Amino acid sequence: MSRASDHAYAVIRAMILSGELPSGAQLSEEALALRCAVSRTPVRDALRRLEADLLIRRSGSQRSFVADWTDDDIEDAFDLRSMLEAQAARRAATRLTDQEIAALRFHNEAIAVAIAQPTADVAAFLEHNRAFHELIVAGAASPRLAGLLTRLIEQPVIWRTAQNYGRDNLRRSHIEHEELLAAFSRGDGSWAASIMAAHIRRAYHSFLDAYTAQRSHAD
Amino acid sequence: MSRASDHAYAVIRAMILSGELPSGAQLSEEALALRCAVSRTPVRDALRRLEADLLIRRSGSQRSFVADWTDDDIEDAFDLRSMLEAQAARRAATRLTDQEIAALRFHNEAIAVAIAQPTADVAAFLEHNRAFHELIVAGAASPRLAGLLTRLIEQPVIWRTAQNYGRDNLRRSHIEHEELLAAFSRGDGSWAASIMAAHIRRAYHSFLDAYTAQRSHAD
DNA sequence: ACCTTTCATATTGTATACATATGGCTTCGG
DNA sequence: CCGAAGCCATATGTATACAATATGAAAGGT
Repeated sequence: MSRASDHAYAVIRAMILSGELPSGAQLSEEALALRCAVSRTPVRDALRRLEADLLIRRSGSQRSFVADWTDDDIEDAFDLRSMLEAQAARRAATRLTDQEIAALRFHNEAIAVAIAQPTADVAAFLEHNRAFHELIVAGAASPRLAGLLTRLIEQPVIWRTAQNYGRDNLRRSHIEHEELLAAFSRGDGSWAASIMAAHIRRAYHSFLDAYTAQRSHAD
Repeated sequence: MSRASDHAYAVIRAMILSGELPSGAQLSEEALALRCAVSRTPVRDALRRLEADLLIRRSGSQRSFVADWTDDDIEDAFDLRSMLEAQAARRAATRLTDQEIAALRFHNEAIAVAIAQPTADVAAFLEHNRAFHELIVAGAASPRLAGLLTRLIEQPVIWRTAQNYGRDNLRRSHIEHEELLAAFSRGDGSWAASIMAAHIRRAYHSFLDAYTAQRSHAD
């Protein structure tokens, strides 16, 4: 297995998601190799994977840059995610086992606990939210759908902005998840798809609010 | 730019699409390097890209195999393609310029010509059909959507089976393309999306017919 | 006879050295 | 002073050698 390559992938990915490597920054293979304490070969490997993940873009002359997301790009990504996750929910509704639904319920209860903390535990919310959505995608039993979605979900801009979500938004997510659980219990794919589409669309607007607030605050 | 890497990518891809490398075949980096007259380094690069294209899968111990498609995989891929191309058509309907619509018309007329040949010119049909769909995806002006779709369209099984399509199926495609053009002319996204979804679904069943016939013939 | 363990071989992962191309800077000419 | 052209520095592409790891076969024990 690729020890060094995986390490480089994880390190570079974390640097991008955390913002240590800002949007648009040029990446030097050699510098990254030093940073990861490996040679350029596994770094190149990692860069290729990150490019497939859309976290990196390459210029015409093959130089690598951290992907920069315009507002249009973000809307585009949410549009697709809404459509694809709705489809995942539709398929999952008739495929999820009782155990899997119970697991979904567990994560949503953990979300409720995270929200109820005196100062909302956003990290815990995000983690259980991620697990919740991941279980649904897995339950859709479509490897290709899952593959496409993983490229759209974890984007640095979105991830970082999530820290600024207000408690109302978190609570709404929890409620919408409850509705999804109801749809899953009934095995109603259309219902699940509709709720999921709305869920992601609302999340998009929540994101936009937090994002614009964050940007204007930065000025 | 990567001369050797691109060469290796093109050669290996062609070998997979043509069936020279059959489904499930194990790929040796060294053997491919010899075949492409380059070193293993660019071959490894090409394999990573082909893996992202879903043309290659890797076993747990990182060995590469030509992707093998089960019937479920094929249905899964068509499901997704139907949804994504319908979305592309919806977006394209309000974005296509008159010149682009004219270009679409040109390709569909070329398709009509290809079908009208004494022995239907399937190669020409496929080429103009590809161009037709590609223009629509480009017209959708969604880089991410385009990226996701390119991974689903050109699959070896589907490509090879297309040779066996009957003239009726080709004619139906031409007619459905005409309907798409009508929807585009009116800028009616819902119409375009509906037709496109049906178009791909019908193509799926046409594929299934040709595929099962091909398989039973092989027995 | 079958299972387990071990070793040989083949294949992939990593490092380094070298080739090549791009981008920027300097310099020369207008 | 501006623009263009050529050179130099730097980054990426490629080749090769070496290391690590997995696979399969063979041998030995139960």
